[in-house]
Amino acid sequence: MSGFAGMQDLETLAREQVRLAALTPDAWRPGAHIVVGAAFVAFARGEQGPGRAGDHAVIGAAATRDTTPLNSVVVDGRAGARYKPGYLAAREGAMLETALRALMDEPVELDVVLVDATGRDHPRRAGLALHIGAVLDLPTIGVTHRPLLATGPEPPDEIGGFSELVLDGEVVGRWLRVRQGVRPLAVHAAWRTDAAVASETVLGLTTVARTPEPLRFARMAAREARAQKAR
DNA sequence: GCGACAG
DNA sequence: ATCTTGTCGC
Repeated sequence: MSGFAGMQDLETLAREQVRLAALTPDAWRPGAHIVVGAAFVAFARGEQGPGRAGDHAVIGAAATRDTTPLNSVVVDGRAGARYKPGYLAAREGAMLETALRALMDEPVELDVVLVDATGRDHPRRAGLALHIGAVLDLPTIGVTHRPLLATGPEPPDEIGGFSELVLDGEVVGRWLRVRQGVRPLAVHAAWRTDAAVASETVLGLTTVARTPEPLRFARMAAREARAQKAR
């Protein structure tokens, strides 16, 4: 049974988010080398806006040892709901869980998982990145183009330059510059991670692109499979 | 009441 | 999320 069973209902999800936000799991500390998992949901091309429940998607999940690719899987999925800010888990939660569990069936033990979503930067302090970590019982880090509710100043324009993303007085993430002259990433504290650990980990996983390698591989796998499917 | 608002 | 051409740079 899915950890996101029933979460397509917004009221049910909101209650679960409040419950998760109050939990205090042990902090995760990355070792010298880490095995990283990541997943990306690619919806069918052509559709724009919030979409609707049942939308078809291809989900790619990839694992890396530090920055080196280990393996990847692809699964098909259906959106649990239309997109609504604060309720991304209703739309993508179950799909991400399915893909990441498929990845975990492989003989690799994940240390941490990256997802395109916020964590504590959320109306109920439990965005999808935090939620998926609780469900999978794995530390998680969120990576997005912009914050959901948190705000912070422009980070210094140098590799590693960062500023704090603050929500209601709480540091929930960081604006992180992974490449000079390129707009920063919003990195989110999520399940068992704080802003500093999340930020430093993401910086260490970024090499040739703005997007950290595990997420880049997951996205590539998803889009490639989507293209195949369209033939 | 109106707009903002992860993907 | 997805839609989009050319263009600057290595």
